[in-house]
Amino acid sequence: MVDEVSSRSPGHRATMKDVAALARVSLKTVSRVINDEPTVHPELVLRVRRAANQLHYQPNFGASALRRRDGRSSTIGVLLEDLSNPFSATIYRAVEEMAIARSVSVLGGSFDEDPRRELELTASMSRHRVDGVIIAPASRDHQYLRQEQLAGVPFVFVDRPPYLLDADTVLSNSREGSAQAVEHLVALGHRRIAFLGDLVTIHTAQERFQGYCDALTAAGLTPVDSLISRNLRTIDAAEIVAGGFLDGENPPTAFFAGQNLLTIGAVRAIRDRRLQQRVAIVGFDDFLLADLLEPGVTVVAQDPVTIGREAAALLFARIDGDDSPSQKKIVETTFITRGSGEIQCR
Amino acid sequence: MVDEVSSRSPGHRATMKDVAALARVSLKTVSRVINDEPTVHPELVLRVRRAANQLHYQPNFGASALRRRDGRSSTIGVLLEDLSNPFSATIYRAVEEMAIARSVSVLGGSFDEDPRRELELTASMSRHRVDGVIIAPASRDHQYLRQEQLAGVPFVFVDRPPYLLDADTVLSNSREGSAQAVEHLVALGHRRIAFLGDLVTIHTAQERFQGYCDALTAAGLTPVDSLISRNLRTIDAAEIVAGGFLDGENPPTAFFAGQNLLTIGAVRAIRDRRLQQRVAIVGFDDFLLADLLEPGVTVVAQDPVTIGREAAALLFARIDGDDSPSQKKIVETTFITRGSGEIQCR
DNA sequence: CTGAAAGCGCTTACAG
DNA sequence: CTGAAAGCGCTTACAG
Repeated sequence: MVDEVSSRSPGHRATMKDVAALARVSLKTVSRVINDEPTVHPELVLRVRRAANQLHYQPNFGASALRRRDGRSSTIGVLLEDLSNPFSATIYRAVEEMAIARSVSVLGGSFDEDPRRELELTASMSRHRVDGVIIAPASRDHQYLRQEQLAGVPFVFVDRPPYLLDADTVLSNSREGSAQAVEHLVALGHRRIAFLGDLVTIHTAQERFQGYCDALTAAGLTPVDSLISRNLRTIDAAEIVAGGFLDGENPPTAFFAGQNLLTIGAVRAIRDRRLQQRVAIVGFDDFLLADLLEPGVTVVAQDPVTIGREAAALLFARIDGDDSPSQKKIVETTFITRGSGEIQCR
Repeated sequence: MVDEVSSRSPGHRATMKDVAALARVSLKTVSRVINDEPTVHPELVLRVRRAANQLHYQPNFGASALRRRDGRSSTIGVLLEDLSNPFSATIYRAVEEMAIARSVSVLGGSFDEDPRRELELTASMSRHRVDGVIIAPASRDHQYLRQEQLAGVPFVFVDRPPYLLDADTVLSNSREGSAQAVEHLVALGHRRIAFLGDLVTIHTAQERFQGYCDALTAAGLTPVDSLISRNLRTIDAAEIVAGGFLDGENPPTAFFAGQNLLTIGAVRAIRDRRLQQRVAIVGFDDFLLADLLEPGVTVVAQDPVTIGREAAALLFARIDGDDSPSQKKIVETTFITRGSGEIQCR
């Protein structure tokens, strides 16, 4: 008889009703046991658990969320620039650790700087009725998320601030970190410091450029267009541009690169020309093996683990009902000297 | 009146019922419009769409999956070793691209080689009623997934095969790739070739060790325990072990490292001793900047993009009803010479 | 082409 | 401590 039940037609999943029938109790009693309500007679608990195991019963999250008062899906969204980029991936993992501790699942997504994809993926999160979203947005207008917020879904912005929307935010200290790096180069006598930056639409790319300008201005220098290249996205693009600068009439004596792929591209260009002991470079964002190159690459390191943890802590506090005013957390950067940034200007 | 509806109490989400009321049609007509059924009068379509927009209506996936015949949740699970590791992250992204093209969301998770976490996360996928799962398992017994398969959930194994379970599998050609690398070292005159490997419980770690042994045996050499270290997981552990080998009585003249963190650790140990032009090394799995080190690091490159794409293609075919016998795909590795593996034995 | 009724798997609200 | 009824938001199955 037992076999008859457990070997039902393939494709069948046991429901609470099936468990109730096998355990000879009511549906509601099964529900109580599955939800660990303490008011069930121990013997019934045992019978229900046995039946549930026998039928390989797994509760249906969707169905329970549907009827539940709080409507919780035990799912959050983590939408970042590109989960295959180590910065995004590290944030994702830090969030995942906190989520798993709460038995919360994570829907992940990558925007690749495409605002349409941001719209698609946030709408998808809405249809999945996630309990909250951590987002590093690609777009520059986030008013469309207001409705979701009103429906009770908290958003925490990481790496980039919300525009035209009030929401919690966790950012690196990009501008000051960049200024510090460029001051360091200035202090070594560099006057012709090139800048390589990511898309100007990206908030952090702007901040890092501003920091670069801040430091030059503070030193009485003027940023010159011929040493500035922005809207770079890839190693190859950075390598070509940096090479162009180095081969030009008045080559830079130092580089500041606003993103790790750009740093790597510039390092390639410098090494191709055997200038690695003559031209200085400091990069924003650390990367694996930066210390094994010769010279080691000096960087402004971000702290994606802390960014992810802070964001998750904010998100779960909101999910738990915290309705205090939105917060803005700044995570400090760390300047790590390894050699490439300590080359003096001849 | 419109405002009265759209400015309902905060926390309220519009339902089909609300849309139907505003558009003055039945619930069923709204359902038809939302699901793009063609048999609705154009004027009603317009009215419904307007009402839906006005109320910021987003369909509830969970509710529709509940009643739907096929029970599709439009969600898949992608459970890998560690999403912050570039190999896993690249597979994840490749799957994500194929998923987004089908408007399917991705629940991501990392096992960190913890079989309990595998159990937790697969159970969680079951409770979310995902349509399918791509998995790089941590455990060595996958019989427990049989019930899910019977319930109609396809599993595709990547990087590691299923044990005691029949399922689609996508693997790198680890054994042959490793053998080729070690043959290459043997051909350069190396006889004392050290092996650094990951946990022996990991299938690929076994395969790579086997490949190492295959090549030695084929050359008439015998693997010697004093040059073999397995169960290594981190850069630091590999560095310490490799350093110990190099400082020992009969140091190796070459290394074969079965994983990229181990390769990096060995490279550190070699460079610390200024032996980078004397001791050869070949690593399994490519890594960013391997070409920028001096010498560049020769590797057996895997192809995680192809692995991810093949796995997703298999999974979606199964979801679409393909019930042919399970498939096993082998993705070829590529031997990339960059210098470190071409150092001859003195 | 449109709609009223039933039901997916579960929790709520209530009665005993 | 236990259970029968109603209902979450949607789709199915059916009637018009």
